[in-house]
Amino acid sequence: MEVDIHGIRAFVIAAEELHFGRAGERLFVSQQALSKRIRRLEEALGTPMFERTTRTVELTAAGSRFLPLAVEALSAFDRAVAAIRVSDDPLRVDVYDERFTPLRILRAASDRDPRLRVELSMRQGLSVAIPALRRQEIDVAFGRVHDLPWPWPPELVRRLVHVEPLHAFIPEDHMLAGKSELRPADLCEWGISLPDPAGAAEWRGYLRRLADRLGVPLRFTAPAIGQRHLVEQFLREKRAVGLGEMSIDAAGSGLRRIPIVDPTPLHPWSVVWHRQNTRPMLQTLIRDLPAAVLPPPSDRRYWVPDVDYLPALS
Amino acid sequence: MEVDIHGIRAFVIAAEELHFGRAGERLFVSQQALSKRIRRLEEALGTPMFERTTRTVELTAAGSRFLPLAVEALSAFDRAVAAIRVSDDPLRVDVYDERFTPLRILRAASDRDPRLRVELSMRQGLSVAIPALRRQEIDVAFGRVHDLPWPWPPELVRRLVHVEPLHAFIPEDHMLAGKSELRPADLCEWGISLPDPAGAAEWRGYLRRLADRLGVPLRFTAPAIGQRHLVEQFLREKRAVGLGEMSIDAAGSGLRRIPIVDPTPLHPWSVVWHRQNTRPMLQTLIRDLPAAVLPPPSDRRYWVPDVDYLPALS
DNA sequence: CTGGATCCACAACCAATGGTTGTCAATCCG
DNA sequence: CGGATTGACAACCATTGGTTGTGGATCCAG
Repeated sequence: MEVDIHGIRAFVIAAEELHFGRAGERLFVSQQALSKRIRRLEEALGTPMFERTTRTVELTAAGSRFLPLAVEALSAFDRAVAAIRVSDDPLRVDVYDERFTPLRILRAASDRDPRLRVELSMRQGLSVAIPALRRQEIDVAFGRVHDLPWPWPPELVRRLVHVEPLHAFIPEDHMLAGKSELRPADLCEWGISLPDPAGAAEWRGYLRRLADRLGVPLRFTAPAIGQRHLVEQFLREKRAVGLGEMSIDAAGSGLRRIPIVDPTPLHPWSVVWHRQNTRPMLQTLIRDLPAAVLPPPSDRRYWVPDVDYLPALS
Repeated sequence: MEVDIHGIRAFVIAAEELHFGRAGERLFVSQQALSKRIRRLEEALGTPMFERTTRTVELTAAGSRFLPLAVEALSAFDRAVAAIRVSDDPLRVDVYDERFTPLRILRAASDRDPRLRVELSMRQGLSVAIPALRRQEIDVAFGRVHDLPWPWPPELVRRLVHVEPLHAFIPEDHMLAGKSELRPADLCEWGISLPDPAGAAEWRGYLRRLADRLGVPLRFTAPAIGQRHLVEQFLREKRAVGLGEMSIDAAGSGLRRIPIVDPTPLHPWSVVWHRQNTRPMLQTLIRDLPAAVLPPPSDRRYWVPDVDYLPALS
């Protein structure tokens, strides 16, 4: 019964999250495994670190005393390891496209850990990136993990890391441009127009389900490459509304970005990697990425495709 | 395949010893287990830490770079753990008697680790201390592990930590006092006189074997309590020579301390503890104690009882 | 009040881990 | 040359640390 660094890492993450399930997700183990780890640490140290109820987790006084020391020990440990592993090749990361969340996620991770070195690709679709992942030609990809053209490959692992609301993008001279928010009823007459997802079956599937849910006609235009191209296509629209993430830079372009509400469509972003890829830098990255949760299906303010609530298999 | 603190500790100790067998002893595992641990660490880090031949172990360049970082990580880890474990009760240590090595060993350990807190007892014999060890009334004892009144108890663990030469102690007006060293032939006419070992069967056994080896008569006087008492008894001797460790303070007492050579008698000191005693402070102490080795039996300069070369069982 | 959702922990299970013993190959030295 | 030394391979197996299934306590909306 000895204290080990895994126990300390589990403690630090659980202390951040104050929720064993989410801490377990961040470490890619079940809540029960996380609970056992913390229990083992507590027994090795001889004193409880957390007080738990069935619903809440709080640090004990000893836990609060231990936390800064534990963080320092973890930091020294990771520093020592990283100093030797520093010669790792860059992580090969597919970030989908610059219009979407993955690039922001990666930038945030890089800000948090300057040792992270990456080599980017933008395949514009998880369905397109997965064959490369399976062949271990890339280390990481991001995307929506349902509505793929095939069953989920068993050698791949994924974790939900972000849930992103979609906004409407409308030319300033459009009839809807004066609204501060849009509802499905506002969109019925005008429809939705987007660049064709090409090989990104999961994005096409998402949009189809969204159009069904909103009862709005959906039309695909020519595929767009990059943000500027997308903005140009949205500006060319006379009727249909464009959709995209908040991070699309519309300022000064003649486009208005308007939130969609009741429901706000949410796009789930998961990180995906190969089960056998044991590169330390990869492990560090995925451990660092935050856990995300989908809103309860009962929450009418948001919409997520039903299929996205299904667990492992699709 | 992940780096862990056990691997780092193994690395640091192996880097100190540059000998896998001795490093393994310090960690209470076999040489093979130590070798595996280092190998696992090297695989996790992706580069060798040591270059080995069948006879030598040397740090690689990466190993040398890693060592200070590893020491720092270990130190931060141990600090974090010790800060929480600081409320441990003192270790209950039997140090035999103040005339002998164990007290010095313990003082050195305490100098190296100021967090070590101990409660001393002096039972003047391992044979006397072992029942208390078996009942876990004390945490640690020191002594010679052979010639006990019973077979070695399987619930106890021991490790050789020191090999101490014995010296002759002679009144300044004794015929032998002018000699700079003594040989067995010098002692035959005078004999050896010591306080009766009372319950310390292992010390009695050692002395009997020594007297046989040297061909010298052995006589026991009344038991002595402490150093001053022992010095007084040695001074009262008209003929026989006293024996003891170098640390016996004879300065200004009228006693001369003279080395015995060809052979120098060596007394082996082992640390002994209970297998089921998992107190972290105990683990820290025994991990900190140095490994010792007996000289090869072929080395005629020294004498150790033959039985002391036997492994686990006696 | 009831039923469903949430969240930590217990229990059973089992693959993986990390140790042991036995043995071997390379090397050194008397 | 033979014996001693020392790290590593191989076989074995007890222990470890994860998983899944389940349960109890609690919360909250209907």
